Amino acid sequence: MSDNQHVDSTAETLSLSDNVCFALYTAANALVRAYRPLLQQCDLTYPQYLVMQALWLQDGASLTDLSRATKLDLGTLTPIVKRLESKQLLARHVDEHDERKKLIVITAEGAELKQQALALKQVLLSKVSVSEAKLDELRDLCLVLTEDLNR
Amino acid sequence: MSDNQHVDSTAETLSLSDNVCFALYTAANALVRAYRPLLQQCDLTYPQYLVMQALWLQDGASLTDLSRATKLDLGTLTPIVKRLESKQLLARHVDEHDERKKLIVITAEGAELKQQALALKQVLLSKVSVSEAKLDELRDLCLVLTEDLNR
DNA sequence: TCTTTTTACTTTGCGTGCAAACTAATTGTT
DNA sequence: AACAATTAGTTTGCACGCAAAGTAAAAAGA
Repeated sequence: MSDNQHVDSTAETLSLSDNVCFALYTAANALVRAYRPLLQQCDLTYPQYLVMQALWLQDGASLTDLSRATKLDLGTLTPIVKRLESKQLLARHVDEHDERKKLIVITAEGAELKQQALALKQVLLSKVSVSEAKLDELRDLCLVLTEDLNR
Repeated sequence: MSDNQHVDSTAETLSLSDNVCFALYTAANALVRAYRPLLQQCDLTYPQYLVMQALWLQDGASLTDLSRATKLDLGTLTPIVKRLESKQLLARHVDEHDERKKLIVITAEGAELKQQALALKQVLLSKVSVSEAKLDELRDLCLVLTEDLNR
């Protein structure tokens, strides 16, 4: 046998890339990094872009609605939405029927951004050598995994 | 035609989950979140765990080596390594032959953590319903994607 | 009705992740 | 040798991501 200090029963990995977890983590970081220069044209970060996308799909959603749609924590969402508000891309109104709720509404400026921002998706995908079918597969695997990991 | 304000040429998505990007981003967040309570037993965060894994594979690596292995920025790595140093899990030595380099060495305490920490991987995977083969596929897709996105 | 519980959101604290600017040591050039 | 360019690492600033604690309004129960 070799003089390794410990020969794991749990198979020893040769490099971090052997791990799904690492690969996933790294890909997500690479995604945000690659999106950054593109989204800069819209003065958006990736999470801000996510929130805008959710709003373009459901204008007037409450913060909790947005939390469900983006799968982001309320504590994460509050400052993001405030930043988008300060950029005049959305407005926050207290719900008349339930004063705990904040309804988030897109402004004209926020609506104008839609076409330009969504077009960036194609720019990003043009850098990707993975086929459309494989990307669908990747997406579905990620969705299942997320479901599993959230219990 | 419908009375939609704009009918995109770029297909309109029905929900964020239609996007690979969103699915990937969300899965990575879910991963870190799911790992947190497990890693807490080792007093590690996920990125700290990544660095320790890299070190268990290559003790005495320089910071730049670690940056390559973990695909994390040097500016991200410096504080992480310092935190691990303050937990006595590793030590930092200036390279005798090149005084710009910091060689990172595992301490006895850091080495002891290895078995316990790597075992957590199995605990996490036990929550996952995706088959081993599909996970390998997921990993490979993520690696290709990362490669593509980093130009 | 009064109280308890739940729900919606905000705030705080901590640890990233990274661009940008900076310091210092080494290498390359003339 | 002197100077420019490169490399290794640190620091700063900003924006997350989320657990935990806090506030306030609504719903549920006694």
